[in-house]
Amino acid sequence: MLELAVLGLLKEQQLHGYELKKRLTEALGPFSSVSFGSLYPALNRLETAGAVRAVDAALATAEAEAPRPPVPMTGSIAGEAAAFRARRAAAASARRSEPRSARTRKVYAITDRGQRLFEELLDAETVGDDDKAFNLKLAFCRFLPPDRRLRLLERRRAQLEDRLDRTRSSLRGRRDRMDTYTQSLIDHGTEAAERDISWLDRLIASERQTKSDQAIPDLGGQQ
Amino acid sequence: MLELAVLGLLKEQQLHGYELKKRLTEALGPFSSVSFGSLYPALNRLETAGAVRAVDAALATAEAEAPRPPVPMTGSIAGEAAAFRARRAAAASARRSEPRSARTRKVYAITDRGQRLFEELLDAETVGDDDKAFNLKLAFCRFLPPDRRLRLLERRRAQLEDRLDRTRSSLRGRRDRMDTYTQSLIDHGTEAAERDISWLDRLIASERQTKSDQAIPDLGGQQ
DNA sequence: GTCCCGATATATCGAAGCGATATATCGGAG
DNA sequence: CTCCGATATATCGCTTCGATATATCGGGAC
Repeated sequence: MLELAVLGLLKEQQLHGYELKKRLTEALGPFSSVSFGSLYPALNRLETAGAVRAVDAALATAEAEAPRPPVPMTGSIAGEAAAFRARRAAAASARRSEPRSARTRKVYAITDRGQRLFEELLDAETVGDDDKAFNLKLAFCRFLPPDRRLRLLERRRAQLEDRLDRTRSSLRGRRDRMDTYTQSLIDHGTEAAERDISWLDRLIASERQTKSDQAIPDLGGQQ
Repeated sequence: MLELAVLGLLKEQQLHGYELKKRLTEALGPFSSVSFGSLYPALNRLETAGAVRAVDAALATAEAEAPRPPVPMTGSIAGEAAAFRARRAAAASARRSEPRSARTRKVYAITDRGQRLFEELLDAETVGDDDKAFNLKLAFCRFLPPDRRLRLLERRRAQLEDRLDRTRSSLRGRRDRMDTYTQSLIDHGTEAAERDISWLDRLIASERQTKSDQAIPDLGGQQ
């Protein structure tokens, strides 16, 4: 699921890991944080899968081809390190006016294969049923065609409704056996779910409106 | 964190894994579900740590109080199994009206060490800062002394307030660069957080009220 | 009766995420 | 000049999840 987020952000701009994390925290709110312990492995997975590629931080467009093999942990470290330092120094002199220096950044760009993977993940029904996954998908759903977007919203709505029903039915008669804290917790959760549903209803209505507006653009004119 | 939930439920009643899962889902709502893939390993961890012990399934329901020594897991297996089956058959006939049979259940009971671990986990500040952990702690906070309970609520409130502030500050000027879906997502999230906070405020107020109610009889009476 | 199905029940596997930690560099305060 | 905090990448151990395997029991179909 993290892959979806990374690919979505890289669709718009080449980014390195640290910045990627900041954007993720900002875009999805400080709730549902992402740790480096998941981000960097995810980036490696994506790179291995050929969905993203590392480009030179400074000369991004120029020499993106350099087929550096995965950094060897053994062998001639000195040579690799020297070459790396030389490249970094050259890059630094070419980029003096920029607000922040590159340090030892690894800047990633999305590939064609990554574009395809992104759309696949975004439209997949089977994967990611939890709250976090939905928020993520919603944040990128502008890349979905309208009907798929609507389907995403309605699927989510059905899911919440289902949860609500099961909560209510499992509550039959058991309520008095719960302490006040648990009661309050469940009531608050139920309320939140109901608000979520009506929020989704607004989104769905607005979505249908937009769709019908685009279906008959010539008839009534638009504001 | 799952350990806390298991211990909390076992404090009130001996239970087996499957039932434990049902109770968890019911108590915390269908949100924040618990899978068997985490539950059974957690039970094994707790058993290894000596926080819970497996008791005889048939005797557990039939004669819950029987201070029989912990069920020996070693020794003459065949004899044990035969004895088990005999006891289970006897228990079944004694319990015919009950909805479900014992099958091959492993019923767990909390130990003294488990009681201590429970209180430790429940009162720990360092562990479990996420939403799920708070819900869990709240569901069992009746086992906390009033001041600790208040501390839990206020810590949570501060945490939410902090998240809200960071969201707002990171939103300065960036709002127009977000698409409508992300905007709606963030607005909805912010609203939900605000409702959470006022819910907590109500809980905190009620908590203080209860505390001062109990403080008055203390003054004139026992100490 | 028996045969099969669905609910009950325990268990394990691989993948993925998190929090902590290690390491290193850069910019700026003192 | 030196130390500190922000930037930046990476890995480790642990927990959790979802999927899957396996088996038993109760009950309905036939």
